[in-house]
Amino acid sequence: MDTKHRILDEALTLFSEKGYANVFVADIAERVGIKAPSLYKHYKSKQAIFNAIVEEMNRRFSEEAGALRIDGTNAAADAEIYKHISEDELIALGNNLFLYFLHDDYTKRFRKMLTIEQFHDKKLADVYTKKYVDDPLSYQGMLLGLMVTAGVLQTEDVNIMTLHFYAPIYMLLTICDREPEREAEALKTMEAHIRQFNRIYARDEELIQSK
Amino acid sequence: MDTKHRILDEALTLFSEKGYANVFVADIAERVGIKAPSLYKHYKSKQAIFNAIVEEMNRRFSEEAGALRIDGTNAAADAEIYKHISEDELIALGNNLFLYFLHDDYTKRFRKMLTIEQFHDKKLADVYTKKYVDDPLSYQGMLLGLMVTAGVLQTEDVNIMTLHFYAPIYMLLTICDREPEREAEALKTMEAHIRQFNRIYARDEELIQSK
DNA sequence: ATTGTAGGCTAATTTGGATTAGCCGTCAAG
DNA sequence: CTTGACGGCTAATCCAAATTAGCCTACAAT
Repeated sequence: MDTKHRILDEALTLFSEKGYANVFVADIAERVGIKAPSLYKHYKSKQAIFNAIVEEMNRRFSEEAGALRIDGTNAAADAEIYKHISEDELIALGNNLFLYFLHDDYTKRFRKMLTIEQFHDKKLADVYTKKYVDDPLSYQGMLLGLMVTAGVLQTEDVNIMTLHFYAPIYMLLTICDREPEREAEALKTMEAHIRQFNRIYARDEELIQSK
Repeated sequence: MDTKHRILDEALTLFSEKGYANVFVADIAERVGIKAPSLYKHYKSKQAIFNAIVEEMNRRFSEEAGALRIDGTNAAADAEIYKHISEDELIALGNNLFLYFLHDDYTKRFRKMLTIEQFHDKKLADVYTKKYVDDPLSYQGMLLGLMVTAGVLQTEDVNIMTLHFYAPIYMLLTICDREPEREAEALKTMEAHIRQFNRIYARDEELIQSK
């Protein structure tokens, strides 16, 4: 009975590496440890496997909001901490987001699969943009907005500030998906990015005083 | 004789929309206006067509440096102008880069194809990163570096500044590839991004004076 | 005990799609 | 005017990969 789930798991791995069309049902079966025809006891077709993966992803999506927080465990409710956040905590926020997206096995495979398949189906394109663009921008925009309200950060346009925070992270992520050997370099760049982000957007007390 | 080239052109279009594995030789032939077997008078195999596309791209790559400049026609030699650049010119720089990447038909199709095929072949992954990450960062880093030297912009880390300039452009580009209907929105965001970039990194005379 | 169903296997079957064979018209070069 | 290579066509061929058929075992429920 667990086989049914293992099929999805192995199929996702293969789809994320080669793309749907280049994966053979027999490959999936082999990894699961059964023969190809036996797969059909669990799923009607290869396409049905793909669909099941997408459905499972939809179920998992709601669970992931936590990845965007500073320590990944606190509820978003205690937004209080964002009102007196330190640079190190901001780095932790970025690192957490980055490492979660990068290393969470399921997330990573699913993202790579979407990257490959995004142009085949408008729905997949929409999922991709929502999941890796709109949702992160929206959630982080909320957090950074809190910091602006609290006076920790300053800007005339929170949305663009959020773009400045997230776009480099996104770009580094796509680099690491493509070339995992650049991960260490990317992590360094990440930290330098956030430090400079903080320097740029932090309320500059000295400047304020001097005016 | 022109057929040979038209095959590459139509094949690239199809590969960029569906990915190599989902394109049939007969599809390519039909678009060219011939039958599938006739393709083999020009190319040994489907794979050979793909390879020829990649080779042609390599030839074209050197021509594209110009796209990264302000008006796309001046030689990089007159780097002088970057030493007293205005905000509008900076926006032109970003817009030019963005619109070239977005609309140049060949570039666009090739980029989409690479996006789909990047995980199939390490070489393609490397090409992608070089072309859409490292090269733009390097070239723009040079330009922005000039501006810093000239005192138009200020920063402690030109590379991160360049990342802050380019990463949002890159991200908007990938959005538009995926969802062309968001192009207008992306262009607005682009401009807001560059204005804020300029505001942030422009040498703040007032601040300098007041210290 | 019996039965039925879940899940596995081997051996077809089907099918789609790349490639090959072999023919034919055109046209430029001798 | 004839020949050969270029480029197109139709009709095979080939083959890999999805799917189906049909059988078998284990085991849970009645």
